Amino acid sequence: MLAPLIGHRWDLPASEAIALQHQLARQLVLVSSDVDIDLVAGIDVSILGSLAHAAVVVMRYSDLACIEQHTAQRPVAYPYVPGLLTFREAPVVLDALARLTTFPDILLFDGQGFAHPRRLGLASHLGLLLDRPSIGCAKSRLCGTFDEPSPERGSWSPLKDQDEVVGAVVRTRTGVRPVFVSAGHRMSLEQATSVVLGTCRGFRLPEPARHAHRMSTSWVFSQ
DNA sequence: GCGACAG
DNA sequence: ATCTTGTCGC
Repeated sequence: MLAPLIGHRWDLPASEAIALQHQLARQLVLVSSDVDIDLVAGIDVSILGSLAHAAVVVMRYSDLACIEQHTAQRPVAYPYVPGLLTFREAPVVLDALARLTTFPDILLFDGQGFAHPRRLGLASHLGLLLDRPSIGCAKSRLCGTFDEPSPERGSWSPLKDQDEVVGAVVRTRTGVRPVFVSAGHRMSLEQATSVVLGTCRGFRLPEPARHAHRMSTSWVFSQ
């Protein structure tokens, strides 16, 4: 149901991976379509030893009811290198997404989208390969500078890198550390921020991402 | 040369 | 991400 239109290997040497990111980033579409949002999928990955575990949870945007959820496992074959996280997590994430029986309107990833040194974080890279609207919602900064947003829920400040706004630092809960939102693909920063705030229910992370995270880690605990 | 650095 | 208990604060 949800598989990449175009594929490429994930075991590229760093120099080739970086060149590919530069090339793919040119194809990003950073505007949203007018289609109503019905289903939002949250995706997260946990790693135990040498085994990666991905979880995807599809929720209805209107009431955040859980529509379906899936998991996938596979050995990790790529090291963690800041800026190349996609090459470590994409294989297992694609396995989990391939199991979906519904077609989510938006993919919400735990990580950066456009707010990346080469403008192609996990959310942008996979949104592009899958040709689906996507959002990056990270718990910490990878690149860019920002002013601390006000402490109230809903406040935000621009995340700038090299004189360009690459994302938004968003306070999803009053008095709690902000999250780093950025457009993935076929998405504007404004709608990305709107969807993140619109799917938060009293916690720092949006519900789809929070549930996917709970699923992937609860598995690790049971091993 | 010295820090910074999604998960 | 993961290793890991209690503890400070609202």
